Amino acid sequence: MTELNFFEKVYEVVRLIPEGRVTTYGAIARFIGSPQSARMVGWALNSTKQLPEWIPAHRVVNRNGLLTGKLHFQNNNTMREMLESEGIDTLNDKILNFNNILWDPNQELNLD
DNA sequence: TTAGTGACTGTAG
DNA sequence: GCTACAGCCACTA
Repeated sequence: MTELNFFEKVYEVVRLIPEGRVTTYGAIARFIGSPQSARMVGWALNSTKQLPEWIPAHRVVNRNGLLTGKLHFQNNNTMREMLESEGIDTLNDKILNFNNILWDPNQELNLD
C-alpha cells in the first residue's frame, strides 16, 4: 500500500468507511498526508463514478457535514437517500449528529 | 509543455 | 459570527 496513488489511497479509505458513518474530505486528505489537498479528494471521488468498483462516496462530506457532492450524483437526492437508508439523518442537505457519526480514519485506523 | 480547473480547508481581517 | 484569499495535487485540453 505504499505504491498507491493519491486517488487509490482515497478509494481505499472511502471503502473502509463503515455503514452509517461519514467522514470528511479533509480527514481523508490528512490521512493520506496532504491535508491541503482536500480538493483533490473530492475530485478523486468524482472519478469513482467511472470505476468498476463500488465506492461509498456518499459517506464523504465537507467539514460542515454538508452534502456538497450531491450534485455529482445521478439525482440531487440520491446522496441524501443513500445516507438515510443507512440510518443517517439529514436536514437541508446537512447531516444531523454529524459530530456523532463522524468516522475519522486518523483515529479509527491509527497506524502507529 | 503550459494553463485552467476542481465534491475543500485553514488562516486572517 | 461571516467573507476573502491562498495552497495543495492530478487530470484534461
